[in-house]
Amino acid sequence: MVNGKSVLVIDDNPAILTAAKICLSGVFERIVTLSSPEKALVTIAQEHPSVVLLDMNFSLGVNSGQEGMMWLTAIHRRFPDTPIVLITAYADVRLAVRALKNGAADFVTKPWDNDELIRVLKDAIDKAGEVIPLEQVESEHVRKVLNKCEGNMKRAADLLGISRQTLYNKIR
Amino acid sequence: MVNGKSVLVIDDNPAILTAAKICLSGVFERIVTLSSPEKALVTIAQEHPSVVLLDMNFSLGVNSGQEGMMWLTAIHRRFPDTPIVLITAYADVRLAVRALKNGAADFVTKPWDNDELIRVLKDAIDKAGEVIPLEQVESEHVRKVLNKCEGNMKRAADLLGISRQTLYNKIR
DNA sequence: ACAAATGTGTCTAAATGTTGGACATCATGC
DNA sequence: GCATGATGTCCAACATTTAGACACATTTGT
Repeated sequence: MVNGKSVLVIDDNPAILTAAKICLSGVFERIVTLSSPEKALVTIAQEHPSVVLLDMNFSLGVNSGQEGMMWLTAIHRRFPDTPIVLITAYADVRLAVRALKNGAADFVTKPWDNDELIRVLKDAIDKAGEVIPLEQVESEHVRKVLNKCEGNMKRAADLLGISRQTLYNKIR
Repeated sequence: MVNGKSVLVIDDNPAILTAAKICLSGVFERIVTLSSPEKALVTIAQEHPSVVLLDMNFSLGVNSGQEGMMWLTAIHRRFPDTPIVLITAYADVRLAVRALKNGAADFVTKPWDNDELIRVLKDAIDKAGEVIPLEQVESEHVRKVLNKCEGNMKRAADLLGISRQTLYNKIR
């Protein structure tokens, strides 16, 4: 319990689900498991897990991670605010990079270290829970674009879609 | 030439630098190389490369990638708008994930595929060059926070730091 | 080196957006 | 069913944003 957070674990290996349950019980208030990602979308809609732990390989013998990547994309498209941590037995840098670029919150390899897994899941939840004031998002973006324009305010204002004077005011 | 873009390659292995030069000539207008990252910051300040290709392992015998990670952080902190692509001989998922979280644009492993490396560098440049209008950044963030509040406009407005009515207007 | 083009800082006045406050109306839970 | 909190709507004060104008740098092309 401890924190009122829940986790959805999706893996086709029952032993992994059991191990995950043991590892994560006491840390999360609710642990939901699925042995196949088919019902992932409906389950997430029902359970609203704080984080999803998704295995990448389901079809036995297929270890390209294609299927996990597809599910990652599908879930992330439907629930962009739910962090998804991927897990795979086949450590593949290419795959990990692609996963992160496709919206995965993190990527861990089997066999996992329990403490690390817990830390990663907690981090993912924390990061997803952060809320940034609108003004901060605005000024950060303004500064970024201004940088890219090497200080040229006219061009920066143009790219930002605001008037030159407004940009001038925003940076006081 | 072709595109007016430049690349800075940092690797302590001269053979790699030569190979990179050959691979990338004809694609980039200027290819600058460094055999050690010590001068990376000054070189970037002078040359303003479109992208940096940074090796992760410099101290011979040390292959943890710690040094590359430190340089990644240092460069990214000083030039947050310059995309940095990491390259390493020791495929390590953990390291790749950490690198991406520390601001790396991409992560490739040696030996590289020339076409893939070119594609990755181009992608990194393209992505870094994108400029998003301020209004779009604003509305995307508003929708995200609104989602997290499950549609509760009062709380969302509060978290965003704007008045309820303003939020109401923004989503018309 | 000059002229042309472009960017800067500053100012207006009008249009538009933001604010807290107020109010009746719905949901919700207890 | 009553209390709490959210919604949709209005208002009038206040603030921001805007296009336009202008003198003055700074950059660019030749």
